[in-house]
Amino acid sequence: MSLRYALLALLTAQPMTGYDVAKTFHSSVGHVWHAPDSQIYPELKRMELDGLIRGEDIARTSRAGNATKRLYGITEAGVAAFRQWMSVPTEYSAERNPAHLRAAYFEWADAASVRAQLLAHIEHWTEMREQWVGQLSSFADRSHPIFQKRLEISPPSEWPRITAWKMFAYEGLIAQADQQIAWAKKGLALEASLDNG
Amino acid sequence: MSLRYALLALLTAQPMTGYDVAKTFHSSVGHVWHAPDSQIYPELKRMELDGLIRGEDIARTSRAGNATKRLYGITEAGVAAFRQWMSVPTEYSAERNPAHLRAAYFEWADAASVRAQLLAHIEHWTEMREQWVGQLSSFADRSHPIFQKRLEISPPSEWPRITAWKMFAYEGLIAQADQQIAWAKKGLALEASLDNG
DNA sequence: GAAAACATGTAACCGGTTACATGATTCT
DNA sequence: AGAATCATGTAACCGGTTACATGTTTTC
Repeated sequence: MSLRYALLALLTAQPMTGYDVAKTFHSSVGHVWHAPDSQIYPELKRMELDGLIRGEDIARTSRAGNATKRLYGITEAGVAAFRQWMSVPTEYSAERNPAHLRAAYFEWADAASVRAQLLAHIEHWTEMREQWVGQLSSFADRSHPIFQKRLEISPPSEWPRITAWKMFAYEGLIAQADQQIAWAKKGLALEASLDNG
Repeated sequence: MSLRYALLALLTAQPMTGYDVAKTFHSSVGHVWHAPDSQIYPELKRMELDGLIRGEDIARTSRAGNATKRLYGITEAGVAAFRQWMSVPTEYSAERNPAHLRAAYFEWADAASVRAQLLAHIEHWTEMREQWVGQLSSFADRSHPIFQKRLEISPPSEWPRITAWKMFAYEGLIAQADQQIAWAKKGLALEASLDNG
């Protein structure tokens, strides 16, 4: 159910068409809560039915053609629902960790597989880390369009608060990635010692 | 699809009834890959149909009564499938992180809610940490029944390998919990500074 | 004229969640 | 006799995944 609120979060910055929601989603909230386009479009429809957002058909082209696109804006009910969601405690889902599951039984894999898995783990978390670092620096240098827009529509007195939490969230994700990378490196060392020692 | 392999992992130690699988699951692999009983029983049936495990009806009671229970043992095909799975690279699912999603928008929550969320985060990961530490010490002092059984059926030359990977996996989870707790504590400090400073 | 980007989905499937259902055996 | 624990599920639902479908407008 978080997708709905991730979308609301995005739409608190500015009204957008479904296409723009999807696109900016992938380069903002999507780094924390992934969703494919095929989930975003239907969810927007449902959110409109539930009154959280309001859709308006607007012309898709400047001159000829009669195609339209739908511009979604958050409603007061949507803002209220988002605020409400922000104040209720997070539900933690039960642990389900494929990498650690495998690692616990690495004695069943040969040395090459173990190394490959650990290297893939490092690669995966390095990529994640890069994405998050990229987000973080685009907050810092104000090159992040949605974040920029968010600041523009907020009173300057709120800027430190908005910025601080955003950085806090992404720094946490980066620390998480660092920890995963460090763990996998320890695993590579362990593999080497089991192999030779 | 990992549940299937988590169950196979468990059954490499010894044959068990569905009930025992479910019970020991919750106090072993279940700490890395959670599943409710309602998922375990049907999956065992499917695994038997697929020839990964073999089920045998045995008497449930020593004397009177004619009730039976089903004892499942891993087959050669099951062992092969498990080994195969251990050698293919892990698939990483896209990031979906409810706590960090919220944190990125904490400016929408009041101070009390923020504090409550962060404290709940600390509580959650402290509980997880305790579970994992418990597992780890039960490997160390040989009080973990499944782990003990696993060593018994393995040649002593394999014991260091088996033990080392198990500890590696759980130490990684503990480090993860520590990192989450540290992050939330930084959040509490940040909240205080935004509030007063 | 073709390719890229805009724009919006549907359908089938699958794994996981939640709630409920039922009966047998053993222990006190 | 009643409680605990053994023993095994079913059914409805729901969110997410994967693959596919289709047409328009803009840009080169």
